[in-house]
Amino acid sequence: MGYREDAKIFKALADENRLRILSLLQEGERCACVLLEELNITQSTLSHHMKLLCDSTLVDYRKDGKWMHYSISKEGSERVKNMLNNYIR
Amino acid sequence: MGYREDAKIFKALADENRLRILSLLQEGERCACVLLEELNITQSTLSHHMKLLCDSTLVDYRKDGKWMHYSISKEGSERVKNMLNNYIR
DNA sequence: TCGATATATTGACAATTGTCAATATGTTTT
DNA sequence: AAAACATATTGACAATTGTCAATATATCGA
Repeated sequence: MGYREDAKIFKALADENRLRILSLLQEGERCACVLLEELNITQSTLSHHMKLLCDSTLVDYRKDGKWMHYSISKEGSERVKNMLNNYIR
Repeated sequence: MGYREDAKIFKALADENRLRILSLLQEGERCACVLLEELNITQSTLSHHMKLLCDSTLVDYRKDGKWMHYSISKEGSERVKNMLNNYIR
């Protein structure tokens, strides 16, 4: 766990639309198409954001046929909280 | 508290050197000149990072003659932790 | 008051990032 | 097999960001 890796994870949180996405996922698992309806962005932009969120381990995905279902990762979010606690005790 | 404002605060955490700075401040208040010795950046770059950290309310400052002393803000860091908990419960 | 020191500001530039349109891939339905 | 649908990828572009050199501001010591 280096500074660069930690910064990468915080970067995932450092965007307005990704915070909106996380808020929507608060209520539970959501399909990409549902997220797309709620946000004022194109499909390719959403896909890009979801990739960043998944790469950061904050979000889990589940493929179901042609649908992608996203949810907040319990494990990943615990990890981020611990990370934050290390920097601002 | 909107998404844009929250993202701005997470942005403050989304940089390798600023995480290094927060780590150094973990041990307690530090003068800018001491931080400068520890980091491989120029003085103007440090000043820029400190401005971002202070603007985000994560870091407090205290001016003492020609020295600036920085420390982690108890109040600000509590606020960020609560923010994070709102997004990844 | 003058020179030295600590920090802030400005301007420039390269790197990164967010966005979209277009296209590709994969899945379901007919 | 073909059409329709959901998502991913690519390429381009504008906006933002991190960095430095140069300069400005403020404070201290002689």
